[in-house]
Amino acid sequence: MKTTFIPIDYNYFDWQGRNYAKIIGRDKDGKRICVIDSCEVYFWAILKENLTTKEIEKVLDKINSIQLDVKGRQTKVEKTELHDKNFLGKKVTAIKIYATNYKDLHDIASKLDFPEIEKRRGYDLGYITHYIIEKKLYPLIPYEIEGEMLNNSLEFGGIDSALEVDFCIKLESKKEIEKKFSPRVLAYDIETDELQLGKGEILMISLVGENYKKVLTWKKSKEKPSFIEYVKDEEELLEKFVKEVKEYSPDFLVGYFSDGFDLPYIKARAEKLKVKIPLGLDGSQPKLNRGKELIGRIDGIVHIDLLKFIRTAYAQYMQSETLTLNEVAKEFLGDTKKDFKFKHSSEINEDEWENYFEYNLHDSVLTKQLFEKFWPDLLEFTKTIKEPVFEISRAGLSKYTESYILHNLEKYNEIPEKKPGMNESEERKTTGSVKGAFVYEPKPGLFENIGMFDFTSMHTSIIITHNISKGTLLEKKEKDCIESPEIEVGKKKIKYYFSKEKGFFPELLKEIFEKRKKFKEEYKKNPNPITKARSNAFKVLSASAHGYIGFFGARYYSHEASASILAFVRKYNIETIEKTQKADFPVIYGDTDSIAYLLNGKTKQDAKDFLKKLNNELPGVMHLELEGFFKRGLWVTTRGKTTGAKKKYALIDEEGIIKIRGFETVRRDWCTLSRNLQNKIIRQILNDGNEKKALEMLKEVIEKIKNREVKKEDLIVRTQLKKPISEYVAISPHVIAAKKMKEREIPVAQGDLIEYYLAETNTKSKLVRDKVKLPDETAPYDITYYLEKQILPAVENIFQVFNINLKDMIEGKKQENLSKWF
DNA sequence: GGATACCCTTTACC
DNA sequence: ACGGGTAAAGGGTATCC
Repeated sequence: MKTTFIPIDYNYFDWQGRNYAKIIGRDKDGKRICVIDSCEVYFWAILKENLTTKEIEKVLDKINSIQLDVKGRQTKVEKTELHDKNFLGKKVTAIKIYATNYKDLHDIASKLDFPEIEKRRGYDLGYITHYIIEKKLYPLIPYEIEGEMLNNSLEFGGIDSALEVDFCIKLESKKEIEKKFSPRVLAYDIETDELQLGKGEILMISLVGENYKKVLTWKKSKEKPSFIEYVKDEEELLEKFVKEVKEYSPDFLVGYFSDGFDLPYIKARAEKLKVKIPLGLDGSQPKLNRGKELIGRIDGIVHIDLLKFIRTAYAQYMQSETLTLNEVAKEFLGDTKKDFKFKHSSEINEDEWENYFEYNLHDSVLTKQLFEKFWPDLLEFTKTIKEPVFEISRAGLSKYTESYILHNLEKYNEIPEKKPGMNESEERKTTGSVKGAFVYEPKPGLFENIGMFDFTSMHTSIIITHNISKGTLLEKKEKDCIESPEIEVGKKKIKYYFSKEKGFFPELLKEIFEKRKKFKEEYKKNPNPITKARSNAFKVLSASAHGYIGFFGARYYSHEASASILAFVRKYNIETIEKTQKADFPVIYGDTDSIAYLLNGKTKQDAKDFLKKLNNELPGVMHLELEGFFKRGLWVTTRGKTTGAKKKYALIDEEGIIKIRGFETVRRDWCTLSRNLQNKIIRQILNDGNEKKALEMLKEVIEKIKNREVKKEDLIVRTQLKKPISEYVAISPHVIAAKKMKEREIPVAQGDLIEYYLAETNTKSKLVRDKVKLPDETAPYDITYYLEKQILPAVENIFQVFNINLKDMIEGKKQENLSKWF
């Protein structure tokens, strides 16, 4: 039969010793289809150089006769072939070794300890990745497929009758087509009495789909809202949840932090109550993978934890300071969670339940809307990287880069490099870090008429221009090669050398780089969520390449390549600074790939002409661009010193748009009071060009603090608990706050933002941690602490730029009339 | 017991 | 375990006299 097909969820099963891909998707009418397909499984044995034909034949014979008994299963090498391949850009002769089952590849590979074999590769991709590479049936790409329909067939052990799908098809052929795909999405959220997984009862579960809103609960409210469906008890709640999900039949079941909370909680309660929750299309229970973090999987339905995708693909470009549903919804939807003050269910009055239900429902509404917002991105990342959407939604940046490489190796006839083993990973970590970029020490002051240049995708352009990678690295200098700038290693200065023959990694990156440019243009011409998402996918991939090379877990890791890239980064930045200085544009700051300078009486056109000149002198794809012109800019000293502070500055452009970097106002671990004051002061100074009005603002705030007129909310300090309480060597204020929370049985976990304020104490202790109070405590705030440790440090080096010494003022040394402030 | 250097920790920039 | 190094800064801790 013939039909259309969008592959969504990928899994595999074994039947009669072989692997079969089981791909769940939809046809054009929304019918749920399972496609079954297989591919040949194999790996590579790379031969040593200069073997004779006879020697090679001998090896082939030895390999062909390999038989294994793996955990009671008999298996053997099915066949072998000799191929001319590339490995890390070098021509090699390799044996393609076919096996019956993918799981056997590793065992067969470990039998190949023959002296003629140099390396064994390609047995560690995972069956699904291997299948997608082999058969090119890509996730979320529409196809027209042909195949044999399985109808109560005994083939594959009767899989078609066991699966809850409309058709089961054994794939014979496929062809890409144009077809828009709108997935069926169901968002869910649970409310419980305890936060610890499975400890308390599940009170309600909300479900939100298209024209579908429900809250399932066994708790009765005074009024029954229309979206409520009552069940008898928690057992029935779980059963009803399964029933509702099955009836809605979603492609994506979406939660927010649902890998870490909702799904494992549901599973834990189901186990405790001995209720079956066969959510999987094959009737299986949700599975939890326990790595560093929990991952929840449901057979045939893609379980998405939106938090994870947002964290990888978007967090670095977001304004939100935390990735809570509330804050992320505020940023992307302009909506927030409903107000509801948590209480144990035993303390909730009959008339409060309705609010709780609405709160629960709205969380799913927000989750559903966020999914829709990020769907174009999830779609484009998946189509670009070619891994199943389940993996894409949870992977990190290194996995994105690596998967993109693996799915593109064929063009270069490349055999994949292997993942590092435990020993190799450890070794890479101990090799130590490489020297990073250069930061120019700024001159503190308020400057006028500033220009800024920066390199476009600097690290990426360097890799492409200088052909840097693991594969192109030479053992020693050759007569016509690329030399890195000098790199200091201890007291010695060394250089690394790279081949001029184009490497597949830099070439592949060039392709990403060019597509990034193309899709950025496309987005500018035709701005919509899809063009934006496509542009963003390539932006992220392009920007991650260097980080990938330096990441210890990467297949294509190279310490030397990473060190060389950074040596070039330093060289280009320093050279640009020198040239700019020489052209009489005094440089005031520069960090990694950027440079800020004074126009110094010259025109913007002069600066643009100079930029053109700089670009003409740059090799390859290296390119400097104009970041912008600014009316004024502020740089301050480091605390207590006269040197300019790096990574801290504020700029105002001609339209009055202000850009603030690094100052306390952008740091979430300072209290709102000082953040807001510093923000206002910086804005005032950038607008006015002097400090007069700003000083008045400071004075007002100081008065407010002294008169205890500041709201507690503005005095709260928020610091993240980055590890378990017991692991802290230094017991800082936020650790004390976390301990206090624990004592009072307020839930506190690694990763939480701990909130506290500093209060006056009777003790003589000078330790700040002894002043720590939780937000709901009533002790009056410590005026001196907030003046001297929050307000003063946030503003004093700003006023220092105008030669106003706030400390002198406080102590009444210079201006008697101002000493009364403190 | 107070000053100070250093370490630990968090958060930012690019 | 799942991108990197550079930097500012506060507060605790160790060490000195």
